Amino acid sequence: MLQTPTATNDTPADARVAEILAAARQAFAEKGFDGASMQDLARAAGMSVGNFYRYFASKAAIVQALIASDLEEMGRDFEPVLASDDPIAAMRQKVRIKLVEHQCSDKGALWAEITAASLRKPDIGTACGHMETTIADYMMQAFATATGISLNESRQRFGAHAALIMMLVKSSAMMPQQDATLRHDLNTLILRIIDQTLDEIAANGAKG
Amino acid sequence: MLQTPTATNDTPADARVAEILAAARQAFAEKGFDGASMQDLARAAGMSVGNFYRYFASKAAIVQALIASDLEEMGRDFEPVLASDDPIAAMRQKVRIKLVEHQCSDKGALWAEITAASLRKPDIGTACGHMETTIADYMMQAFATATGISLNESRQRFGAHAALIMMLVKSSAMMPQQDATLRHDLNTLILRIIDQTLDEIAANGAKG
DNA sequence: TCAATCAGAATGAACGTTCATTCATTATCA
DNA sequence: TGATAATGAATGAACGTTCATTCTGATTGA
Repeated sequence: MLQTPTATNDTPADARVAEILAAARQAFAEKGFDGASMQDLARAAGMSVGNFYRYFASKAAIVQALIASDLEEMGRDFEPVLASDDPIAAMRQKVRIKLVEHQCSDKGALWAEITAASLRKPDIGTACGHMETTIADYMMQAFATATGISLNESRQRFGAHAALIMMLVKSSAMMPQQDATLRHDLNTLILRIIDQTLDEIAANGAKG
Repeated sequence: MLQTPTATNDTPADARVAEILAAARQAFAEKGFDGASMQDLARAAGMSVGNFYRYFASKAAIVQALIASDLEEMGRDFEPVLASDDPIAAMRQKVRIKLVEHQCSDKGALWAEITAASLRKPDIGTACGHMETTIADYMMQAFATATGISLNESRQRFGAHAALIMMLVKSSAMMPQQDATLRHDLNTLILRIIDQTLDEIAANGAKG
């Protein structure tokens, strides 16, 4: 009965936690980590302040849980990519989906908040660092299996490529919604760069 | 005796304001807009809280002044680029300089803070929007003179290119300082993309 | 030359509010 | 009944902002 730990598990308590996290995510996106009070978070979750503390010991704990939940979601996203016959092709498609997905959600605002906080709060910086290395490792596993090189070699040769792709997806999500045609043109440019980067990996993998 | 308005003018009061802004910039970078109290800002500027309010009417006013000061700095940066014989070549070099400059400063932390705040505070969002369109316009002026097309045509055809370059420079500055070789490889990739983007503009300008 | 005058630079205590957190209490339900 | 879930008032600290007051150095008038 072992189960992979996910944000939304099957016990009622875990479902409640997931609900609270979703509400907190929106509240933080609207008001920021410091701007959203515990009253705000409790109200968003539809409960009293005191009860809120039964689920999260502090404000910082919610932020950490939020980051952990994002990391888990990423893991779930990469699962089919890594299992695919052509992991790089799968990544191309996944990136396309995520790019338009993030555009219409408040995830960009939250990531911007997390990015800013990670540069000044050591705890959050550590959590983000762990998240980024984990995601980068997913990508480099995909690159390794796609090109036939070892994971270590993939890490050494394509670490920057992975970081670049992450940077582009993140930055794209953090863009404010603006003029539609400009936004479309920019998306096209970003996708072209990501495709080129993946092309380079696919081409460079065998002969390196 | 007309003079261009700059952050640091020659009157003593303006110099004082510039000092305060520099101190506030550091304090905000360390603690965030909400995290840094007026006490913190006043202490950083070496004065009492009450006196601080003689220079800035509110916390929000300092943030606005900080953004305006960044915009002015950008204007000063672009002045030689736009006056150059080869504006695109000048931009290549300026980007290289800025990329390493931002890497060793706390400007990335502040930009991350501003980016996050711009997505939830309308005032800051407006100011940032104005800043981005102004900078984009500088770039598209450079593209217009470099390719011989009109400014309007430059805006229509290269708006996304300008946005992409801004995005890359900003994202690079907002990266945490990490493993040196990874950082170097990533910088190389980013520069290659920017160069390619500028190549495309230079090549595409004449025939379009 | 020296006191009187004065503008504005600077101070830090005080104000009302909001914050994160705690806790005594009540409801729920098995 | 007993354990768990939930409440919201209470607490003390910290917040942004205001303001009565002090300090400082230049200007004045004799």
